[in-house]
Amino acid sequence: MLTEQRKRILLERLKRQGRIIAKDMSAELDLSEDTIRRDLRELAAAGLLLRVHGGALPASPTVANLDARRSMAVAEKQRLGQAGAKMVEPGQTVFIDGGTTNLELVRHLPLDVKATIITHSPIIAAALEPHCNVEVILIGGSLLRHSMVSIGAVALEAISRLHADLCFIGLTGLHPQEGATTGNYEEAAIKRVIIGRSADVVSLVT
Amino acid sequence: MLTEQRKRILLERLKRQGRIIAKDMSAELDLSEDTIRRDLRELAAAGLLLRVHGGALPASPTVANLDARRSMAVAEKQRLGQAGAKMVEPGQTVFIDGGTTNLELVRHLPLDVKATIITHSPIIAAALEPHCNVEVILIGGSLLRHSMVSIGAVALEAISRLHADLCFIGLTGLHPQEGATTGNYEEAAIKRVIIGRSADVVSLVT
DNA sequence: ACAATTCGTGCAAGATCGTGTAATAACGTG
DNA sequence: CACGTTATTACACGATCTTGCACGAATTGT
Repeated sequence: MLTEQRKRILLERLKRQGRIIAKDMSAELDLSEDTIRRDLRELAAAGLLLRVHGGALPASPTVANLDARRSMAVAEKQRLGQAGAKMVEPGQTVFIDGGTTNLELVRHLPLDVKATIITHSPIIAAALEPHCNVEVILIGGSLLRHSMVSIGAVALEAISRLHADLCFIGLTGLHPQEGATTGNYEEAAIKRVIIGRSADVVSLVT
Repeated sequence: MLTEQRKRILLERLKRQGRIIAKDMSAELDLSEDTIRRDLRELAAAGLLLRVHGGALPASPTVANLDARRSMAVAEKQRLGQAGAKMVEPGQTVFIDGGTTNLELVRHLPLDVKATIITHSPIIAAALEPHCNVEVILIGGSLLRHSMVSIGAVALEAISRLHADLCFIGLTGLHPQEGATTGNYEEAAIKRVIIGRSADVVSLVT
């Protein structure tokens, strides 16, 4: 393992996951924590990240504008995202709904994964930029401000013409009697169509 | 073993595997590490790779070039964005093309501006999230990886059904290297349709 | 306040590097 | 063909880099 290569990996990981935990990285890269800490220290000295107790955080202010919702249950969402990313198999066509948990899912997808991803969330689509082997199909329509996804007749029709092996649906709540709930009626309609056009359905819920 | 031939092998290996370890290569090519090191040094001097302790890494990391593009001429783009933002009048319907300069434009729009914004760039759409009085219409389609905008028949048809008071077109053609790529033929077609559906046309160019 | 992590520093072993040197081979020239 | 020049490669050796470990200090959670 080359030192510089490792530093690149660390920075890449930081950009994609928003944080680094020294202990986890040492286990993952099979190196002592000292080495990871040394790297983080040097990268911090170079101004490329912000060193904190236990790991590191991005130094760039671009990530500073996270809203409150996005910082909720970060650790849990990251675990969910990691688990979800493993369910995507090469060559599949996957529908990804909006939401912060699904955004974490995208961030945990391997950069070189080969797949077709359909989404009606511009945020999800933008997050897929570095995945050079992913073909992204963007669903257009009116953007629902609350959750930043395309809704309306145009979106509905576009989705109903496609079909996916797997879909990741974002849910705001899961109720024992009522079942799955979501905030907006239009959005719920879209979700139903997506589910109808997918062979398998997965929902990552905190 | 010819020296030049060996250098080609090294560069090829670097491109395929993303890294070179001097020791491994010396074993594989059955040469002393000194020879490999000398080659790596010379290739590094020629700017064809980045010499690091233990081996070599690509000179232009694939992950870095999108950030590099994004950080080009930042100050100028900000000025352009500011100027462009002033051209948007309340209540207008505005089409915003992709590109980093147009992204700056969005960032300079007043948060409370009241307008309808049409875009085929998920990045532009995502940047409009905080503008609570803006109605966003997202154009779907296949995403062109190079510039992250929707292209194809679906996008074209969706655009041709709309009409805007003003459009901001991004021009990459002025970048001598990037503009030379032929991959954006589809994108050019889309741009033409956008211009055709807009009363006024503006392009912010660095 | 106390225990458990995590951190930073110093240190030593091993790996890697750069330079200098020598041997060999290919090349150009008279 | 003979000769000097240049290129290439391997080896030697001191310098530098990397890494894991030890130990005391700092931070965090209970």
